[in-house]
Amino acid sequence: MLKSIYGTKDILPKDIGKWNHVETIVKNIFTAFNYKEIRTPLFEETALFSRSIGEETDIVSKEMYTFFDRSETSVTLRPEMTASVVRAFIEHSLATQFSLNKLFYIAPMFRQERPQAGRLRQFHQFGAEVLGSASPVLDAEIIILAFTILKSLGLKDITVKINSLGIASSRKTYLEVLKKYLEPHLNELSEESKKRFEKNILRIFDSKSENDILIMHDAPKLIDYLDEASKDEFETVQNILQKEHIPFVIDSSLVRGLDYYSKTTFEIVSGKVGAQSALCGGGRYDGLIELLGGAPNYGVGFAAGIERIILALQNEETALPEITPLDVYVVLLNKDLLNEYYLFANTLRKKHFKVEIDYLSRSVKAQMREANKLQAKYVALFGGEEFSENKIVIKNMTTSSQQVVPLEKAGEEILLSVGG
RNA sequence: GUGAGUAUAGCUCAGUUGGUUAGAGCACCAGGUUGUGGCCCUGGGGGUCGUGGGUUCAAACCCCAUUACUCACCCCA
Repeated sequence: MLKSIYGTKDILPKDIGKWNHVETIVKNIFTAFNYKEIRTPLFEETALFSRSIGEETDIVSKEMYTFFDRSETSVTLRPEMTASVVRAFIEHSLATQFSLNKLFYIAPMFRQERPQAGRLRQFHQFGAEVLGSASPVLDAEIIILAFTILKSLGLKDITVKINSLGIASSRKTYLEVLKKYLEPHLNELSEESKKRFEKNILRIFDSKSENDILIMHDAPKLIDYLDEASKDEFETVQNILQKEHIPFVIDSSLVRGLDYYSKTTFEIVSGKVGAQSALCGGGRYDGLIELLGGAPNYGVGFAAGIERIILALQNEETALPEITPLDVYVVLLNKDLLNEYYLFANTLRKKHFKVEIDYLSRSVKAQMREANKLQAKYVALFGGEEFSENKIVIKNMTTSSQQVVPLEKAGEEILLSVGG
């Protein structure tokens, strides 16, 4: 049997209601904040991602779907959206049309990781990128947006974690300090962390080894080494979040795995999705536009994983829409009138009722059962003896009462009864 | 890439020390009289027990291999 590719999943009709629900809320909230939707190609030149995300990162070094197309160009299925949005921003000179661009997207991403709960190889993110301003107000707005969306979806068990990485030069100073602190402990660290000491020392903060955590507990904190500007801006962000009643914790160990982040970073985690608890993450990336060949400019954004959010909602037992009920199910009583039956149902559809009919030539009883299963509010029984007088039976499925009405008035009658 | 676990109908699972035509619930289909649902009742379709070897008179059950999936590490949304 042919199956979907490992780590990919079909979203079946029974689940599509959840997705539409999420997407509707996402769009509504972004629209309220005047963010404009952007769509970019699923794949890009490989260099775009390796340059922006960072050659040494896990994403680039071992998780990308990279291949050569027929013209020997190295292309990659996008593992995240920021690089693509920034590329489009530069390519189309969006900065010259609006000095500030507030953009959002809802789109599939691809990373060849080992699948597990809340982690797929093709997964979906919604997110935002704000290009053109250094204002910490926007750092706060990004967090507010993400939090508001998750709350509006009904999530309760979520925590906002924030941190500031400062600018490159202050971070460099700090890294030296951290290195000095860790050197004497090097032998006590876990094997993983020893590797990180060389490769990406900040990641040692993420270690789950108890002993590592103990050692890192007393380590110097990045926050204490921030440059003045970053410190002030971080204060502003916190201040706004407090005034907006967004609960947050400062997590000095919050280090993002993509190279382009600077200053504010944040993450929102759920206690309900297993090991992959980060529903959403983001931060500021002021150097990225220049790095990708644009005029120096500012950027801040976030991305959220839709599969994880739906998982969290399910595990929190938040009610999600399943099936939307039918307005009218039309039952055919006389199989000789199939054409008239079909055309009649379409007249109702043209009046914007949600209508279903029987295509399988089933018994009246079976049709009624189907109507019930589809949660039809009304059943129209077409083609019985009333048909000779151009009439039809309309049955209200909740009250079980029914009446005979002229065919051409069926729509009005239903509308009347619905109370519309 | 590493580790652990699981593989029996569309779905959730039973299947007892290996022993005749492999089961249940849900779902699906038909019917319970002539033109009517939700409950209930009756009947039905559907599985080469992941795949390939092996042991045995006999294997869903034991052994080996293989594949797929799940969870976790890692990393991240």
